[in-house]
Amino acid sequence: MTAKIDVLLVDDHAVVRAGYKAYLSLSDKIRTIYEAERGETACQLYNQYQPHIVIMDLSMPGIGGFESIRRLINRDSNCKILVFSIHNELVYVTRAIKAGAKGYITKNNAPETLVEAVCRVASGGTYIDPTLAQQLAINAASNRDGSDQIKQLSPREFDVFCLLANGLTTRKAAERLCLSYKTVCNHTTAIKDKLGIKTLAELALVATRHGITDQPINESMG
Amino acid sequence: MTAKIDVLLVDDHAVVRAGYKAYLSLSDKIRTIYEAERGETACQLYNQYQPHIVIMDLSMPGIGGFESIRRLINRDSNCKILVFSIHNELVYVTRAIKAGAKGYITKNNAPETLVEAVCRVASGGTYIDPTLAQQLAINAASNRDGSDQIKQLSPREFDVFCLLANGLTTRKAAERLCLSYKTVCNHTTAIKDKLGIKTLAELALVATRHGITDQPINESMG
DNA sequence: CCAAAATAAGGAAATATTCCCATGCTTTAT
DNA sequence: ATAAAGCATGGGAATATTTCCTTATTTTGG
Repeated sequence: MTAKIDVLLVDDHAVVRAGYKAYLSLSDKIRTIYEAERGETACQLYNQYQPHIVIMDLSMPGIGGFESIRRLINRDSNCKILVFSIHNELVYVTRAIKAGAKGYITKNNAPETLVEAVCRVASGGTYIDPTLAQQLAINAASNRDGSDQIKQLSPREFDVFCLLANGLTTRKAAERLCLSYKTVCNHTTAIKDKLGIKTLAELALVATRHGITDQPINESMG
Repeated sequence: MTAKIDVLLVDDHAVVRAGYKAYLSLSDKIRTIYEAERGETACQLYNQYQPHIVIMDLSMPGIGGFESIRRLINRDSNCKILVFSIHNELVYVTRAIKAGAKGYITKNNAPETLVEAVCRVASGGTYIDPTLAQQLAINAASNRDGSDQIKQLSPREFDVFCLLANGLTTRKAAERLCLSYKTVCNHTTAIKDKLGIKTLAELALVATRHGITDQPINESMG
């Protein structure tokens, strides 16, 4: 593939977008860079500009990363999506791939890796963060992906799960996902049932154990 | 103090107790070692045998460590309690001291430290894990004890907080603390209010951030 | 000793959750 | 191809939980 690549960059932080944009622009493999600050906009812009590849952050307000991927794939099953996220937990990778992403790299990779990944995915290939790919391979062999219980959740349930785990109320979660409050209630019940838990606190604990919550426990005590 | 010390050992794990007992018995400073597997029993045995010191684990079923300390102190304000816990978070130390404990050491200390601490506390002194004492001193000076928000909670609220954070339902928490369900509800409301949170999931997150939940995130992914 | 804060709990009203149901849509086996 | 299964979505009614207000005792700090 020698043709230049058009990119749609989806990330809710304007500064962050600006940074990546600046960096990506340096590459002579990349031509235009469109930007979207949330999933809904991304879908629109994708239709409008038909970029060769979508670089997508996962944690975003609005419908969020996963649902965004699903919607894009729904519109164009050939849509090439590269997830570019801070999360290096396997659950995220599997979820993203399952949703239809063609690549997954974490933000602590070397910058060149991003370009490399973009090229690969844009040319119809895939690119999974080598470290994560390793782990996934091992776990796949042993039939675990580090999310034994969580694996049981349906895609939509997982969305709800993530939001609740991070402290959103049922109502807020419904707003975020553009769903009826009742639907989220029902999903929540199903989630609790599948995970064998009773309270939201337990839900948060399970999520934290899988590295799904935003606030890990890194803060030094000083 | 040359007289031999009688010890009441409170820990819910029989094996663990056996271990400490065996170890403590080696010291010629220590005479009799009584055992209790929970706070309620500890109170009884304390009255019965009047040991010189109580070595207390914090995480126990039943009324739990903190409430046990309070009850013992209530019966005998001179009661000498040495907390011997896995938790090396400052919140625990401050809470335990506030409840009336005279000493606090963590289980990752050298064995000799335990005997040393027992002697000190038994002879009317105090013994706080040096590392934790250091941190506490620093934080006291800067008026933080690593639990900015949590500090606002009343002792009882903190008890409820810990249980809920670890996934107990309001009902179970009430049972544990031997309180009316309604009381726990009300405490919970107060806690949420003080911490400025809406859901139990948030509560769990705050707790996890302060190392208060049982399940940290250490499990390796292999 | 007094004021303030903490503890405990009941009742009524407001909210939230569960459970069951129905629908439409995919996916997947036979 | 057709049936079965699973998913996503939500309504309604019955429950359960939570809030808010109130009251009473106890503890505690000055």
